[in-house]
Amino acid sequence: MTGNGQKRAVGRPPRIEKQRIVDVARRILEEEGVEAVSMRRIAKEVGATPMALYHHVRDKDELLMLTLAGMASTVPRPELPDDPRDRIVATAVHMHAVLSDMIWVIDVLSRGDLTDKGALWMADEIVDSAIRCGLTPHQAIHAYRTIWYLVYGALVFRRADARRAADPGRKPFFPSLLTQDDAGDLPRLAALSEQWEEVTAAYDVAAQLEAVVDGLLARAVSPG
Amino acid sequence: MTGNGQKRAVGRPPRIEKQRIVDVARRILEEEGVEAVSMRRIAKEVGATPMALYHHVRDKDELLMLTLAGMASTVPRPELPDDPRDRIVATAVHMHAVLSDMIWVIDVLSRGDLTDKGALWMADEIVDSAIRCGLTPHQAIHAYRTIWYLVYGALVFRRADARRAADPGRKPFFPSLLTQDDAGDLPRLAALSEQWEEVTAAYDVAAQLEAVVDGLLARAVSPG
DNA sequence: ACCTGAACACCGTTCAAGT
DNA sequence: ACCTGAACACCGTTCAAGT
Repeated sequence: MTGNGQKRAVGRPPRIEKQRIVDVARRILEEEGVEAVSMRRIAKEVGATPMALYHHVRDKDELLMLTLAGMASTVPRPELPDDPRDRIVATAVHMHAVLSDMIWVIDVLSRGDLTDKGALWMADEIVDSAIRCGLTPHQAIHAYRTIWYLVYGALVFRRADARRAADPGRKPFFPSLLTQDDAGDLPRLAALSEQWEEVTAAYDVAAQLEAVVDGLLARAVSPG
Repeated sequence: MTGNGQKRAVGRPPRIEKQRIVDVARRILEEEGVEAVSMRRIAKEVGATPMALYHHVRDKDELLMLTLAGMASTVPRPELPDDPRDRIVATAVHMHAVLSDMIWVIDVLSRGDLTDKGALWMADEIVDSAIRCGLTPHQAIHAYRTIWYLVYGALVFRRADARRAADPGRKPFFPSLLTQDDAGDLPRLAALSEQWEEVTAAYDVAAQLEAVVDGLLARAVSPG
């Protein structure tokens, strides 16, 4: 009819919009997490039967992937330092900070692929800056992945720690269950068990990224 | 009756053993992954009703945690180099290699806490060696976490890549969907898009860990 | 083309009852 | 103490039919 310039308007006009389905899925992800998302729940909230969704998406996995699209553009792109080493660190810290505020994204990412073009500038910045620091393109790509793994792991376990802290029913296995018998096998952990929780709570991603990036850049043929 | 020295044998004797429940759960995890594990499936395989399991474990989450117990002892503890820096790297590489062969463990770990005392020697070795390299205990614990995050992230995304490669139906978003239009915004990624998959497939965790560990140890007050 | 309705083959967990 | 049976409130997805 009106025509959106992409599709011919033949047959029955859609009663539910694909974008509306994705928006509802994302809202549930944001508010209640990935475990609360179901095809039936989404269908109910958009006012359709569960099977109506399958006309717009292949399956639940594809729908989850679609929720990532456009998320990067909801956050302003930060000013970055000119120095390439600092630029890598700042970009990685930004990645961590942004995902920290939309933690459901990591659950969707772990199920599949990145589907938001708007997030790729961060990979581009890190790879580009690493090459300008003297890494080969090969090394730069590997460095980018290492940085991403660290950011991702830090987010996963920060949330795991937070969940444990929120649920007093389940005490942490370590260091709680460390007995005197273990002091012989695990001398350092036994000695540090008192401080363990306090120290891990003080984990500083930015400081760690600085150290890691310096280590990765030290592999450059012509450093600095 | 015979008495195991831990519990008084009062009331009805158990018909299903807790250890048998955990063993069946672990077998399903190993063979079919965490998504295939259900209370009903386990109950069927041990020859009981679903609700019988709840007499031995609090819920599904606790049962999953129990599957981790004893896993570390199935792998021989490796000989480690004496040099503390090399010792950290070797321990981390060992962690990655071991978990690579029991990849279901990372799915269980991400849901909760470590519950296998036999795995703690690796944390002890890394923290101890880091302190012997001149880090403060505080820094050493942070370094351990950074190393663990890297190992974990590498495992998560190596499997994600493998799954994508196994499923030709879903093409990877990047670099496939990178068009000529993106070359302006993402110059490095556009230039490297041809090599991207080949290079990421060649990701070498050991080499990355060496660089990362060197970066972390460079924070020591009295290096080396 | 788009959507419904019924059905299939599942879930985790509570509750009351049996031995 | 240990286990069963029935029930509650859910899942993702296929298939045939309606408009």
